Amino acid sequence: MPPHRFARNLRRADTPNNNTRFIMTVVTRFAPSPTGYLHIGGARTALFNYLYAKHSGGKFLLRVEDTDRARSTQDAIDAILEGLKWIGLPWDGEVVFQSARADQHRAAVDRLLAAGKAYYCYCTPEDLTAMREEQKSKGLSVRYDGRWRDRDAKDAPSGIKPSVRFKAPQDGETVIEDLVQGPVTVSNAQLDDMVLLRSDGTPTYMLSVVVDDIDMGITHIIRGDDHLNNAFRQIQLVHALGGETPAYAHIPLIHGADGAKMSKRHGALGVEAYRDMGFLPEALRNYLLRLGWGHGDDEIISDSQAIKWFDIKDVGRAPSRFDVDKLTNLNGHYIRETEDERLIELTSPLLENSLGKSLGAEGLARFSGGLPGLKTRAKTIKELSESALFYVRSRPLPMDEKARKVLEEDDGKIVGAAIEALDKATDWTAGGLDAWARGFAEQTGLKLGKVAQPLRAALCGSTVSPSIFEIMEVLGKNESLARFKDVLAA
RNA sequence: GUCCCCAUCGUCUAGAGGCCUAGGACACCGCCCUUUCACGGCGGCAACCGGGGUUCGAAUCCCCGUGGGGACGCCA
Repeated sequence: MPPHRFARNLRRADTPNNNTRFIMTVVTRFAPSPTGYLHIGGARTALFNYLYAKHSGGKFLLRVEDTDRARSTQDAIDAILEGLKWIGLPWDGEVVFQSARADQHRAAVDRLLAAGKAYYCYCTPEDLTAMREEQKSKGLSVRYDGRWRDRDAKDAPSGIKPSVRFKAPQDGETVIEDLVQGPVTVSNAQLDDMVLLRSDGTPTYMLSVVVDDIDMGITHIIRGDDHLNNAFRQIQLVHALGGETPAYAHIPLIHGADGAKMSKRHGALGVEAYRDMGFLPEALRNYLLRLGWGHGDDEIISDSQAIKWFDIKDVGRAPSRFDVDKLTNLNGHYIRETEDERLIELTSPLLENSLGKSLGAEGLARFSGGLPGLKTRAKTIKELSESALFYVRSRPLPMDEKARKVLEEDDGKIVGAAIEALDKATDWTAGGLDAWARGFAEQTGLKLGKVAQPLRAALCGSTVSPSIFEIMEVLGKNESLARFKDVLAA
């Protein structure tokens, strides 16, 4: 790869001491393979890439690694793109599809072949399986033994389509100066000759990443540390292709609550699953950011603070466990911070879904009127919608177990008295109703709680709710009294 | 099996040799506020994996052990 290729990543900059020199513009990328949705670990990798690029005034690119046509699907591609949009990580420029770059990948192999840095391997899958079996049985490490590395082309068996393998250096060692893991050294004897081109002529992942990263001018490769081992081979390939070695940052994987590798069972769901559970994208971003990274005692971190503070070298080396409770807590915080209009927009569809019909003007008015009292109590959008249901439900309301019990005990006494007294009420405001209830409690010698609970049950079919006076104000006199009467009639 | 990585409260983390009697957050438990439930406030429980070094001094540096994790495909 000619050096001028990197020229676009250079810009002039004045250093503080006024020396003009060239500095590199950071270019990161997120490179998911579209074999499923954008899972939570991938989302964090994307977040870190995004943050680091923005922190450095650079670019964050997106490349879809769809070289495995058999497993890549359009649905998965859509899910990943949608997921990134939803969680709020916009990429720069056009999406690069790896499958569209097969010609460049093959051209790179041609150059390698011409330079004697790659060779044809005529092993069949059966040969390789047999080789591995044998190595395993002898207790040797399992790797390609290089049997076609130095063989003459005229030894090639006829009728077998060869794959192309990389002629990796066999002596010495390869070192990665990893931004997260520190210097990591591996003996080249540990690394075997990887396949570059499959026997059907299609490029492998190992080849494609390296060629694409070079061509896309990627300066920083930030990815899960399950790729750390690959990085050694990739570095060798970069060298063989004459590319500039990028900086690597291998971030630890996220584990499930039980410490084992993340699986679907414990949270490795697609981000859309979290959306459906009622999480806000900013809560997820904040939570994911704090997994493996911290900034002093800060917990609530805005996007601009994240960009200002985030540095890849501050990412920890230990894997962290996914904790839904903390995510939920953070989500509750962000719900309280969210302006009502957005909450209404997010919650109305859920409400209409449980209602089986449109909210209507009245439903909407009640919902938004009750929202201030509702939003401090909900930790997810789903909870918010559940807690708001009683506002918009049509009478008579279903009663839950506890509400039924409270009303049974009351036996219509307090509810009846409320109907009688409130029918004449002229001040139908939370304050006025509160005053009435206090007066009523004093008269009857009952505790305010005793008075409030049956009314609450009648009003919302539950023993848990926001202030009943607030509820009555939002519901209005007619609806409130009607709900009381429903209870007596039942 | 081989190679690589990691190790502070249950969990996420702060901590770059003396500021550590180890800080914050979530969860949990009390108390306060209060018509219920939340929110909020105050308080509590709770950790440097073990063993050796280095040093006047180690959670911080080194070694060993142990325990976790990851990688060893013509998958990505």
